[in-house]
Amino acid sequence: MLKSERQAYILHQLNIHNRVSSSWLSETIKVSEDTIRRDLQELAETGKAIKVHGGALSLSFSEFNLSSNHVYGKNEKQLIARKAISLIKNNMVVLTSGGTTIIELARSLPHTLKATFISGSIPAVLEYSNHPNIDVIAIGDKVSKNSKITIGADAIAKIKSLKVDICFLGINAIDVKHGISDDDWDVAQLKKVMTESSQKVVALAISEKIDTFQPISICPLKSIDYLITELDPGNPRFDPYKKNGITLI
Amino acid sequence: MLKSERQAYILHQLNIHNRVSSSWLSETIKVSEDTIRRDLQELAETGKAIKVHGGALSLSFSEFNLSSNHVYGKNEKQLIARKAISLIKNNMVVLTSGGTTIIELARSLPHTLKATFISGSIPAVLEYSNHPNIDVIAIGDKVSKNSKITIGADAIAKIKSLKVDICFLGINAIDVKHGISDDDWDVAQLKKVMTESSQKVVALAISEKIDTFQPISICPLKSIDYLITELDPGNPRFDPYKKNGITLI
DNA sequence: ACAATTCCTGCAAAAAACCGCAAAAATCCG
DNA sequence: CGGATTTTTGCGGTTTTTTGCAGGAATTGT
Repeated sequence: MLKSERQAYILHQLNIHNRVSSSWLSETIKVSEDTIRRDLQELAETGKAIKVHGGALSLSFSEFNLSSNHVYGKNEKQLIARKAISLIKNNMVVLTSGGTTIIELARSLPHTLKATFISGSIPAVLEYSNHPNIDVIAIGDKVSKNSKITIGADAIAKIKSLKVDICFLGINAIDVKHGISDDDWDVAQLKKVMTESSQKVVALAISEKIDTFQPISICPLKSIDYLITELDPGNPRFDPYKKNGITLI
Repeated sequence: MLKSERQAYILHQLNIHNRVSSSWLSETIKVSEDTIRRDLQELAETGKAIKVHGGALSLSFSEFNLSSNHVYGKNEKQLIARKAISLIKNNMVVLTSGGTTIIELARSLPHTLKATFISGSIPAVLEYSNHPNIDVIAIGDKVSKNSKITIGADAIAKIKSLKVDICFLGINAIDVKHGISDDDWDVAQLKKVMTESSQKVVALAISEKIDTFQPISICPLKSIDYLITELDPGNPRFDPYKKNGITLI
């Protein structure tokens, strides 16, 4: 097998699997590991692969790693925030959960928007209160260290007593079978009552969380009206969700 | 599984869940916990994650620290905060108002202190929640734009239902004739019920506010147990206050 | 205060990388 | 074609990296 042929094969495997190990390549192509190693070195020098201890990674793999953005997926979240804001009209009463996506939403609100925001997320409330035309209601209770939102019976009772126009949930997992799910019991309880206290429910998620699920169920798909990700709403991945009556944005 | 691949996976999980535990990762990836620990250590050293006992946290969650831009009279307020902290013992339940002096108090709390803090001040609650051993209760209601504290009937009712060990008030004006006074009606109402719901009341003020008064009265001198300023407690300015039974610190 | 986790340190085995060298293969050139 | 040169490849020995494990210290939760 020719050298260039071999390297082309390695690149091909990289594109398929996003990763290769030297030992596996050596076995498969039946050349010594030293040869593979030299190949990988060349591919790395010409910028066609990323060499790591034990093998190599595809270039697309490092895009996430080297993103100097301190907040993971910040651009994606800002895009999601902009889409979400298009749903908010003047004089609406809005209920929101916590999470970094919601914080991004809070920061991106136009200064002209006049609305009432209700939340138990301390950082979100702080952001909302920086907007001059927005009335902010904080939901009180014990503050969870992990999520910085208020959790407990008081918070749940308060949310139950509401019936707001629209509710934005930053979610951790959603799939067709289980609906929205989470891994924190307290947070899940809160989100559950939030969906019940809103006319419209909007789920915000970066695309990585689509088609994943977690142990604690929050609500089925049919409780959700809108799903917002950073992807194009026409993406075929969303077809099963659309069939369940969800509007993609 | 390659080492760098594994670390990328950890980061991925971290960015989805905002936190991961070493034991869970060890089970999921099927490597020893020591390996996970070393991975987390490397990720922490390169600033891609925050290592904590038992696992790691996403960077985005540490972004909630407020920029401590220049606060007027910061050194004085730090001194006041240190004096105030000497009054807090383990397992106490503490009620605090808002204001920059209280924020300074919140930042200066020792990490070993174990106590419950209750407040309607959003920035203060956020600071409290960064302390691992402190339980935080947020008081909910409408958030005042000026002071970033919750005001209204709900907040007042909630405070009235309490009887805490000690209450710290950041105050705007105090003199012998009028006691503590303020210029914001809502804030004054809150502080008034706070004094009534506490066994001990501590007033925090930089010395400029001593012997001044404002339109809305909060409580007379006799409702106050301690007065803390940046000055020496033996200062003769304080003699009239001491005569009213207040302990200077 | 006590039991259970988790962390750290040193160590040893396995895996991978590196280095130099030499044989084999390909290329070049008169 | 023949010989010199370059490239490629594999191999042995050494160094570095990675990983798991055992113990004792530190931390956490109850």
